[in-house]
Amino acid sequence: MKFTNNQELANIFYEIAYFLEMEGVPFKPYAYEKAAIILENLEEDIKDIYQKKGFKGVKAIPGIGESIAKKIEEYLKTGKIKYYEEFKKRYPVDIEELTSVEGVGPKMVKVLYEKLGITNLKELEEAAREGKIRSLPGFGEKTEQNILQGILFLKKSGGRFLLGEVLPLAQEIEKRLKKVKGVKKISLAGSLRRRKETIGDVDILVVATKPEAVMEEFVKLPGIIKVWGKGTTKSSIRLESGIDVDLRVIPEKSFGSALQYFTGSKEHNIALRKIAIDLGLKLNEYGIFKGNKFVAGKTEEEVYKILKMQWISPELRENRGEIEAAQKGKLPRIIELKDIKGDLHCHTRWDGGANSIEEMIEIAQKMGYEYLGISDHTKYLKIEHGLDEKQLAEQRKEIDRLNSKLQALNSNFKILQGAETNILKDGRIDIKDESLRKLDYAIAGIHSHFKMEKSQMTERIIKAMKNPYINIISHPTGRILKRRDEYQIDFDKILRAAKETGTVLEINSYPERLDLNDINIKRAKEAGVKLIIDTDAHHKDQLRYIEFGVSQARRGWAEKKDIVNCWSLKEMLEFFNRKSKRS
DNA sequence: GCCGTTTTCGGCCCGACTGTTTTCAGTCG
Repeated sequence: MKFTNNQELANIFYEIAYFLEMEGVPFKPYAYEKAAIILENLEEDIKDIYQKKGFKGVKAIPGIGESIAKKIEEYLKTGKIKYYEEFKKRYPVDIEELTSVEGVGPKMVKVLYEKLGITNLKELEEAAREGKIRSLPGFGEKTEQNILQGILFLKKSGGRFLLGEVLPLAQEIEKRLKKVKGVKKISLAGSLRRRKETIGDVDILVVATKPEAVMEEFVKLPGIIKVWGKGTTKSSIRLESGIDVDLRVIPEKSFGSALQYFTGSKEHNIALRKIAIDLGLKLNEYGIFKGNKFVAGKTEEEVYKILKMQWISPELRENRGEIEAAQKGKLPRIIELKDIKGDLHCHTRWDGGANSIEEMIEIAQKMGYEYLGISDHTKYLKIEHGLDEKQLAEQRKEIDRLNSKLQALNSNFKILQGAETNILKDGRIDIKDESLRKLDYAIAGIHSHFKMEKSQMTERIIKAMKNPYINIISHPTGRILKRRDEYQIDFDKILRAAKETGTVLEINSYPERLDLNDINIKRAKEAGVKLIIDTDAHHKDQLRYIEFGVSQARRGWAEKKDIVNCWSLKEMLEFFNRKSKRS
């Protein structure tokens, strides 16, 4: 959950940075961009800081100095920043939109506006189609074509793809290339290796004795619609789904530094390079150098070691404090897939899902789980065939029967009965307490009235959390990636209520959801709120989605103690029971 | 515009590629 003031100010400063770049002003853009990033990640509302500690308090934030602090003050007092407004008057362009086109940067935007009056994507496309761009100074026919292609790509994909759709494709490519003779090492890199929720393109690095053979295999992969280029060190293709894949062949002695470099994030790399400089070294994709002398680069581990810090998991590399933690040797022991002992959010044929309970538990057992919780929709969701109190009681009988069967087979596997109930508009639950009480646990989620006003929506969820039988809030912010924003909630209030009531917040692993997201996970952890990683599977194969939730939890610095389904079943159920007993 | 166990002034992350040029600016990751 973001603070509105912080985010709006961040957006303004990002834009100022663009404007300054347009005018070719050196260094200032960097300062504004940095201030924007700091504001975005601030744990406190800038308005509160200003009200409590005044101008000095704002200026005391590292990265914010005299001049930017004044602009923040001006914004908080008047809602505007004159300096920014003047830029906007001079260049009334949608710079964010225009620069999202691959190959278009601030300098081009300036020329396009001044010579052709282009202010947005639509006008850019028209001008390119009419062949007006090729004759501009510094532009040519090729640039015009690239702009058109860039726009096409943007329209089709929004520029980014879901982790859940890209990862399997990339892993398949990795598997195929691994088999090519002479391939000694191979790794995914980029945002995919960091397991970001959305991916721009795929980077793969290899060490190979015969680079030509790998490249040959690469550009002949099934499902390729375009080969952008094929060389001995780099080749680039586009797959049917629209995603681009780059393959780079790296010298063995540079593999570690190349992997580090191409994994990013950019912010993380910038910070590392500064540290290298402070140590009298230089870091780039070929290695660590002292003067011209190669010091190291074969493995990532040695790169981090020479920079005097712990090796950092790719998921943490966002420059959100991981470098400082690694320098102190205090990185968290983030969870791993194998720590997950079971899944409490899945749907079965009872509510119109694809598979029976038996089919679901078969997969769960194969995955090495100790238990599976069945949580079908309840009655308010009629289109989802939600269960009523009577049907829940019937389902209990089937689950009891299946559990006895498992016991007879000497299995330790347990099926739990839950339900994904609905939080009604007024915060009540659509299932009666006496039925909820008979379940092993209960989930509650928002599935209607998404557009309520912020304080009302917050109260609605808090009221649900106060129900003694509701243990988990599913997909707490409601966002659907690339389709729907989160609902308006006061996340801090939600966190406080979750902590007070002993309610667990879900990390929903469904690729379109990943809700809570990485940043909210970190905030929940810091607030001492317990979390659970669930899949929301509507089909047995979707139980495998759990790895995406685990990735986000890792990105949110979550440790075993934070995630209830990393605990023993007994501990988890005791935690749930404490809540109902307390009331 | 920001910052300081070298500094209140003089630095600020780095290299490759592309397309436009005749030596380089702009963009990207």
